[in-house]
Amino acid sequence: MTNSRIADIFDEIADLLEFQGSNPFRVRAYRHGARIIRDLHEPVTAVLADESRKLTDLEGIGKDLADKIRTLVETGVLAQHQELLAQVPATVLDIMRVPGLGPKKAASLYKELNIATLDQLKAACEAEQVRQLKGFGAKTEQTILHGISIAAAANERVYWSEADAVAQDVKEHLRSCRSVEQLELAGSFRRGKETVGDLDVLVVSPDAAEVMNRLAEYSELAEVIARGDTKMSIRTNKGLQIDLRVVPAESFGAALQYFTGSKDHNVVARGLAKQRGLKINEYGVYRVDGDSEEYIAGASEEDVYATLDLPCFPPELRESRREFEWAAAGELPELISVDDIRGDLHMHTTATDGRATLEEMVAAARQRGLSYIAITDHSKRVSMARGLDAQRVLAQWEEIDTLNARLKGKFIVLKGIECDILEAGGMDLPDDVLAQADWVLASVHYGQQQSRDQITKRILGAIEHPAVTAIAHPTGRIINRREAYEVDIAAVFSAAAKHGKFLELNANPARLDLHDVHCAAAKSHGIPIVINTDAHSIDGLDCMRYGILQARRAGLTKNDVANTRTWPQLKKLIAQ
DNA sequence: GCCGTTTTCGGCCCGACTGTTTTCAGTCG
Repeated sequence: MTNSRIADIFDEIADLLEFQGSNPFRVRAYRHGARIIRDLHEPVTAVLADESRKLTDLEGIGKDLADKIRTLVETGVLAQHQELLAQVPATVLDIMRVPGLGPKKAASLYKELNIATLDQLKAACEAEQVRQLKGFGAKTEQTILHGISIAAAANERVYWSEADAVAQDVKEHLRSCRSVEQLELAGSFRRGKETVGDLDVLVVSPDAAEVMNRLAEYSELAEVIARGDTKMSIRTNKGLQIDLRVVPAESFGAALQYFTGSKDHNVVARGLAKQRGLKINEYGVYRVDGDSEEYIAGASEEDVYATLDLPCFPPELRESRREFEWAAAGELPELISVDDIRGDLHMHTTATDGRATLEEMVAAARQRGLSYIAITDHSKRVSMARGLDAQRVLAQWEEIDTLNARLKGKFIVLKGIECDILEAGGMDLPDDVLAQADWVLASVHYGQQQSRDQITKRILGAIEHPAVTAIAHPTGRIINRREAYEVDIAAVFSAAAKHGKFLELNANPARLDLHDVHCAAAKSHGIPIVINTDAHSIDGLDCMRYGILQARRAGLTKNDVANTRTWPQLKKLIAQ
């Protein structure tokens, strides 16, 4: 039973309880517990196996949830979960996910009209039955029908990189508005999450109507979802929702803090405020004295956090993971930035499936201010990409030697390879060839459906191989498209730490593999992370910033990332 | 269901917008 599976079950219990109208704080406790378990640095089984530790030491896990986790680990099922599933058809959860419908309305539809599936809901709306219910009307029916039709498209969160393109576009569009004094993107976009559900745009302007009118003219606008005096929501042609808030200047920092979130981070911050007799909302920080409230801060985020004696957390850390603990200890990490990166250790050329030649990649990397790169084309197993066999890779390395001689140390090209870890285990190139490389990435591309045991063994084998320097995209996930393969990641961390091997944070916006929580766990094992673009073209080299965002979310500093070092320093680290 | 410098009960962040209401519940972020 993995952490992720336990978390899924808790989340589902929360959904089902919510549908039944349970105490909302109880629902929240399950959601909170789910997140704590999902974000945990290690498998819960490790905590359970350790006599000296208790699950209840985890904030948000009390006696009840701890018992349930233990039961799940020991038996694989939870009676409460089974009972809830027996009481509530799982398909009604789909109904709760239609925009505009929540647990109360979904329950009403189920109880009054026996609606349990989206198809039934659609039919009932079309038959104008839904409007008969108390609390529903003709408008609601329309909203539901519309919600069902866009549900599929709207449910998928977009890659951060895609959201960024829209964000810059909208920013540009609204900037032309004269009354806009300040403008900032907030939400999960600002926190650098790997996927973004909607964009939150925050504006200071004396004329909210003008700004909203301008947003209504956005060329990509598909529909206006809602519009009030200070808040407006639209949907773009591609289905991305954009929320605009217009606030006064004295509230900008409070609003930015509020709408950047995360929700969990804000709950903690508000709790701390309450302890001090303060109240934080999107308009500012207020001192509460009986019935009177006095504004004491809000123009900047720094001011808001200062009222709690807290530093202005980098947005990427605001997930209510460890940031408050770090701040209390005065140990907030100084996060890595893209300028810290000196080398890129994973990229392809026209020798395999890249679109630029060796020389072109070198020129592009130099232009981007790097001082070294590793050329890591595929090995022969990746036949679709015309992977390199021993002869071809040795020829490429000769070419690199010649190139390095010409570069006279002004820039260094490493002789690398992205060598496949074969389905049966073992490397795709002979040991004597791999031994001649400066940098060997080992990757799983095939046999991703194998058992956890098999895949873990393959990766551990690669880690133990003396020529291998790093494991590339260690879990194989493709965001929104492919789940990570089954791998005992804790075993990978232990082995990498033991053998002094690196783990990659692949900066491709669809991969971002390892993800933030795993990067943080790797750091706690003392494993150096390498952030690589896996570029298949010149433009691909620009993906570095996506990897940096993910690394920042993991709390990584310059020192935690191997390719912030010079090549001679890195070489020493490899030899250790 | 969790938690405790108001500590074993009684809180648990807070406000905008919509649609259905005549004063508010539900949803959302």
